[in-house]
Amino acid sequence: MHTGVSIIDYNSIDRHWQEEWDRAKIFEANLSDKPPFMVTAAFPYVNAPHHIGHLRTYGTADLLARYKRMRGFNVLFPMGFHGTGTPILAFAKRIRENDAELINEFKIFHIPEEEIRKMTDPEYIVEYFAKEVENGMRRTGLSIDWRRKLVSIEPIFSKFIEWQFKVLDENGLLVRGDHPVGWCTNENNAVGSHDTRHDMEPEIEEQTAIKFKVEGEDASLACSTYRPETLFGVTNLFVKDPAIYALCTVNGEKVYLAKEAAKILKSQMDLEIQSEIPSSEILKKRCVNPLTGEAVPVLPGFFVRESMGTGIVMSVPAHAPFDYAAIQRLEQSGYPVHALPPKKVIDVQIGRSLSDVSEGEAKPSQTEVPSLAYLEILHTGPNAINDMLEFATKLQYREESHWGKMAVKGYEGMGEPEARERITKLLIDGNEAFKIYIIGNAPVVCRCGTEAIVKIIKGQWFLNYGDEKWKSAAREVFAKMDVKPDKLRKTFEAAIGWLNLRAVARAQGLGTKFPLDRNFMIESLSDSTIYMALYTFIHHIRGVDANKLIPEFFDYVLLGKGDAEAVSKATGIEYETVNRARESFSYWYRETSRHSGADLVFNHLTMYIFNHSIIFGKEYWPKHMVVNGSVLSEGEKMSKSLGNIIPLEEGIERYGADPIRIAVIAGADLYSDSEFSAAAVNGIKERIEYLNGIIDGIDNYQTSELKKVDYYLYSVLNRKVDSATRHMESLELRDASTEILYNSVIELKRYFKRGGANGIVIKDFVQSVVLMLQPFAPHVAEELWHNLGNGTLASLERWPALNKELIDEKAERLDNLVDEACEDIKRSLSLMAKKGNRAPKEIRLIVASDWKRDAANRLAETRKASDVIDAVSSGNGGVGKEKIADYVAKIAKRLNEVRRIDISQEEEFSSLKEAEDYIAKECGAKASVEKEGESDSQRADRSAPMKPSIEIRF
RNA sequence: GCAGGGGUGGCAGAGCUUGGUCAAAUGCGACGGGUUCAGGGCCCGCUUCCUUUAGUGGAUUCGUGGGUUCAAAUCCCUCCCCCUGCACCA
Repeated sequence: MHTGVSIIDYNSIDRHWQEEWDRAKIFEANLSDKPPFMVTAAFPYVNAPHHIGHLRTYGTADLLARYKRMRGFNVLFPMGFHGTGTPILAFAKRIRENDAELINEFKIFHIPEEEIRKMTDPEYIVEYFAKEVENGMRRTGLSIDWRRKLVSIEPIFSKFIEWQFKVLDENGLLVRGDHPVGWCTNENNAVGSHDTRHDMEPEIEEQTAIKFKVEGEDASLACSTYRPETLFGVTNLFVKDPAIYALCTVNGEKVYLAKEAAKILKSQMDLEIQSEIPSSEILKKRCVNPLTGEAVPVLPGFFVRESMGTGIVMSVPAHAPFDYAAIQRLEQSGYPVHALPPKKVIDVQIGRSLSDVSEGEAKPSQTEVPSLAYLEILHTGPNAINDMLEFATKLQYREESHWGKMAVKGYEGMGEPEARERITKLLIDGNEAFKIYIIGNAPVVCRCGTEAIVKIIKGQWFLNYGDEKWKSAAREVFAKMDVKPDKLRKTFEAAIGWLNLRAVARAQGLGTKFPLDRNFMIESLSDSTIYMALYTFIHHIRGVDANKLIPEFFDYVLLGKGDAEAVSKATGIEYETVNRARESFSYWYRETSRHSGADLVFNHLTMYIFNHSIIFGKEYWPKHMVVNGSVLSEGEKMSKSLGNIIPLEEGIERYGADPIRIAVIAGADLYSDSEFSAAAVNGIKERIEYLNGIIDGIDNYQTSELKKVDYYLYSVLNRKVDSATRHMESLELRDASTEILYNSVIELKRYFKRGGANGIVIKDFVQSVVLMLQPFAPHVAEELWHNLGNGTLASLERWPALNKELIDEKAERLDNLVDEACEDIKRSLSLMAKKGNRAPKEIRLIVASDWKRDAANRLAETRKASDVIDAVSSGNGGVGKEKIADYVAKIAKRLNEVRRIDISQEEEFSSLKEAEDYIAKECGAKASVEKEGESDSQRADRSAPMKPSIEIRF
């Protein structure tokens, strides 16, 4: 008998089969007559070894590669490493500075100290981690053709990227312009999130600075605001007091700003500080609203910040709780305010998004001063704490911009966003205002300790993804692409529409020099949009001097321009090599599938589509794209700082490569995050080991004539093949693995419980399961395949074919009948037990007569009870008409539930009869089956087709 | 704010494209029982409420509030809430 479970030494079978694969070179893909299928995954950035989360993308890609191989494709799965950009440089610098935090992080991965010491050299970092990552991938059993390995900082790669940028430039897609960036004035460098403390991304927001002419002076106060449309409601201006302000020249005009603000804005515009002036002087001025012509006073505002915007704000008490509160507080303190009265400029139903307001429980007592009304419905007032005012501000802002209508002449009824746009344009065109940028999530602090500001970079190089021709080409590529999951289509369409200018040149970083200005480097996402094409032939040009890789070479290989002989002459590269490169590219690039994690949708993947659309011919456009979710550990994303990382190699050693593969790749739907847990891995191992146990003991089963259970198992097997294949085709990997691993084990157990024991049937079943398991668990599959007596490699076998003939719906229904009968018996028993009945002595099942089936079938067709009664009684001499009428009347009550039944009494009977022992065991009493018409049971009449009557004796 | 995704039973998570067979798959957890020492494992049952002296019948459920329909978790509209991205960062 089978043992059910046996222990597998995963690490040793992993090693063994990896060696076998290497020896047989089965993943080295060469041109052939078979249809090509090329799978690429976003190459990893090599600044650390991988953890099990990285396996999600690479494992999913590998799974597809392995599956497609089994489906008869010639599959190429290459891999490379990304080292471009600044992080690795920054890394080397931190190592040089002996950064304790960083060195601590490395301890998670057990990196030897002497290696860390060598990492002051950025190129060594790339070399070291590329090796580490490759090693991890090999140990995971990824079916990669390692001959094609490349690194993004090697000369061949750079030559290729230079060619790419030449093509982009020829298409007019490289443009220059000004661009705001987060900036550190101390290091004189742009700051991204990895340059800041707590990895904060500087969020750059646009504000409008509106000029209020000072009465009696040739100068203005510049107020910064997000809401120029509220200009109609300005009652005064606010400045910080005490504070230092400054008279500046901005583009030749005199403008007052807070001194701190002026220092920051210097990096955005032509601005000079002329003289300093205390806030007390500013407070004496009166200024003119450029839109209404009204003169308003300047007041001290408790909430004004000198470094935010211009350090001066306009006061709109009707629409800004802070402004209203500030004025109230000034009045309370006896300050001579003299501001204009609050003026409502936007109408909205106050508090409509709050439930207690919309239900009428809290209504403001007035609506003429909306900001006060907002404070009121929040049960507070002008003296509220700042957090409360902040909350009221957000609520009011949201409701007004969402539903508000302008209540000002010329703009009546207009929505706020539209009014804002128009008024802003009006002001800027009339030189009454100018744009400024601020850090929205300030303070963002650079690692050096300086607070970041916004700087406008002049003459920056951009890749113009906003170009309409380019966009429509990208849309065309995308329209023809197959995307998984399909629900991402809209997201991609949005991303294609949204992508605009992208700065491509950087002052520093590893990688390729920017061809149009060699003082700059190509930015690191822009150099990895079409590199997959390089995999198709890079192993053919490995020995070639990179300097020979002039544009003519790539023009020919990738675009088919010119001919091999001429190119060979022009480049000095051997004719054979040129030729082979072109052949390889044009073979492999016909059918490609691109894989990455969900985080790359809005940048890499979309740029990938764009770049392919403009550079390659239609036949080489990408065909498939697959986006996967990530892996969570204890509900959290894995991160070094959280310390919840499981390094890949450590995980493999602990759990074995295959259980981890299944847990990570098939633990959730393709696009959902999967939760990694030891419990899940154990569940997987249990099933694997159950299958292993069956195979170990398979010789104990004799081969004999097929019984009902056997037909049933064949039927179920083919159903599994069918649905597993469907799931694999649409990469519903969780469903596929459930079907293959979990459900097959359930079916096997059920088979044995029913008394199934036919050796050949079991073997057929298990063989198919093992093959379908191969893409998920290749090492285990090889081992089990081998243990089943096969001399071939499972990795090279064909995916099990569906044999539709063996799907026997009737067999399955008859089998289910047994389970349903048991369920009914048990339900009755438990109900009886509640009433105090003892254990049952005997269970009798009575199978309904054929005339009942006849009646049901007729009723299903004609739907007329009286006709059915006549027809059935005339054809069934032995049964009384009254009995028939009773039965028909009963089922006719639920006419629309009546279905055709094509299973006879005899079939139903023999199926149950064969399962008598099983039923007895399940229900805990002797069980017998008899036929209605031959039974003397009182309850025989109650039997219905597929629902035998049950009589229980106690 | 803009864009995309999402809100389902104790939790996780299907189903919603093609309305009914959905009180809602599956897994986990909890509870009860068995497996005749405990624990684990395994097996069985149960896990909205009521009802049923035998396998039953009914009510109320799928973020909120409306609507369409003989019929809605599933279609339409509204609002609320959550997640992700928003660019020079790989």
